[in-house]
Amino acid sequence: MGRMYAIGEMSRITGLSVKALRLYQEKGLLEPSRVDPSSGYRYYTERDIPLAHTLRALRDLRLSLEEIRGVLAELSQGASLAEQLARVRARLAEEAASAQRSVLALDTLLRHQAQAEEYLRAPPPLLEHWLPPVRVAVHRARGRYSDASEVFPRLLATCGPHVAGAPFCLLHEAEYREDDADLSWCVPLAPGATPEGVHVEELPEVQTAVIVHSGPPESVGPSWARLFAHLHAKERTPSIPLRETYLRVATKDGASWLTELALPWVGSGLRNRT
Amino acid sequence: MGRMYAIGEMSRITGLSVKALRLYQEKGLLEPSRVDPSSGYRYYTERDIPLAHTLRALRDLRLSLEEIRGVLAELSQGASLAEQLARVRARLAEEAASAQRSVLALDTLLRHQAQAEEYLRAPPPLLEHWLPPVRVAVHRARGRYSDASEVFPRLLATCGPHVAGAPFCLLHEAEYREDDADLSWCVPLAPGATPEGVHVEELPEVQTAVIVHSGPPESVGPSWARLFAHLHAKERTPSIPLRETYLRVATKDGASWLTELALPWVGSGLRNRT
DNA sequence: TGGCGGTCTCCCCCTGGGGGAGAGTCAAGC
DNA sequence: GCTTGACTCTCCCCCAGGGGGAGACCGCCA
Repeated sequence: MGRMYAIGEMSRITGLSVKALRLYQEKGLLEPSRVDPSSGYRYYTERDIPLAHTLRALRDLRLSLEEIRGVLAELSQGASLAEQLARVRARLAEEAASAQRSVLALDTLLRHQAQAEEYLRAPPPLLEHWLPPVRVAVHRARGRYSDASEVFPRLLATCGPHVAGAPFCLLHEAEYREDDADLSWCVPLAPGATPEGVHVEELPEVQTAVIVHSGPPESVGPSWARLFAHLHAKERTPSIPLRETYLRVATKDGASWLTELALPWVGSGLRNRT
Repeated sequence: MGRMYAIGEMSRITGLSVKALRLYQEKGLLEPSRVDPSSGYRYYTERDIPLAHTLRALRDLRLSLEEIRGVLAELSQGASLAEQLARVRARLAEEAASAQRSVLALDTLLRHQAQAEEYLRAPPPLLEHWLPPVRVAVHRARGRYSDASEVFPRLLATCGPHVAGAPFCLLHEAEYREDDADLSWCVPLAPGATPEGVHVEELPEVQTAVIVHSGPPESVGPSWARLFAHLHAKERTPSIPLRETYLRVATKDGASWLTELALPWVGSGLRNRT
């Protein structure tokens, strides 16, 4: 019988913490070679070291203690590890994929945030461009703009993870109405996503004049007026539906709202996407 | 003031469990619009729904509640989210990478296991081939083979995550010695890995006769004899060091040990790797 | 024999809730 | 108005994988 190691020394040898060693004993994964009955001191020998090292290696591979128990059981019987390890592999692969998906989603979010910051620092001038076609979950109703805080949450809750962009609102009449506007509440969907319990529609592309409005949504009036004046000056005919996209919503600081206003038009323009 | 939702209805609307809603209130993340002072019933309104939805979206992105708290605080002030989200992104990216590394390591392990199974089902015949050069952590000492259970764990513990293959043992004398053999205990290292506190050496490639021995390591004698007899029959001169690679170690079931025996030789062979 | 460092057990803490007990509440039907 | 069934309340224990620390022993060296 060789040298005996107390728990602290064993910890240094194996890289497992003292707490972990005690836990693994309690879980029946790694029993000390001897436990002094009077003092309760745990003593390990060289024979315990390979098992401890295996344990550490598996733990560092992110196996749960339960999975480790299974692997060790099969290992000590010389049985096949393939099935156990394949299960673990599947779990870890899913974990990695999930984290990776989150990273990608966060990147998208960060890009949108960065663009919003950019818009706040230097609001883009009035521009003309084609809005691309987009698949949306849509809820059409008569009502007022301030219903947004009621409608969008429902829509977002229904679409869940299929949401692929900032929500927007279509105004089907050009005249401003306080409380009986004909509105479509829209949420862009990821390609291929098919949420249930909601009407899905494909919006065609459309040529528009666009401006980004900075400030709370009650104050968009003058910005709309600029768009109408612009088209009028170019002898183009405004069309419907108007689109208000809520790029950034602030709850307390009124200054950092961002709304993209897009006014479609018909008339002299030949389609030209440059 | 619009409709009020009790906690169960709110749960259905937002997709957050009742338990979660209560927890988020306790953590100060989502306060119900009204709590009945006499009954303690929580009542939510439409105004609470967007926040709840944001909360759920962030949680589904794997943010911790603490991270969510930070994001919501900045969100409600319209402040920049970039820093917070970048931190979260870094954490998640590391998490994904770590899980991915584990998956790759498990794949390697599974391949080795599969090969070991293969060897157990159909032991490969005696083969001649070149062992490739390999970088190893090495500990040379006089002793006995059964010291393996003492020496390898130390070596593995020292090299930690740099280990890149099955450990093996070099025998620097061709004669069998019970308890005073001149041995090198070796652990292959990953390319570029530089573990501390251990001697690292590059072993040259060498031409060998190889056989895989199935059974406990005490029983390798006859297999070594086969290798020597094979070389003798071909009029080749056995050389040193002999290499015993421990492909698979079983603790209880003596039948599933696997040891690769490699005997280098010099003589008539021209180098030919075909 | 004293001292110092190591070790023991026991308890609470973290995350993000799940499960359930026992008691109180709301709304609808009769 | 009363009953009933569905909700909801608070409170407590549970999961993994340990970390931190309190108070009490233990082992070894001078």
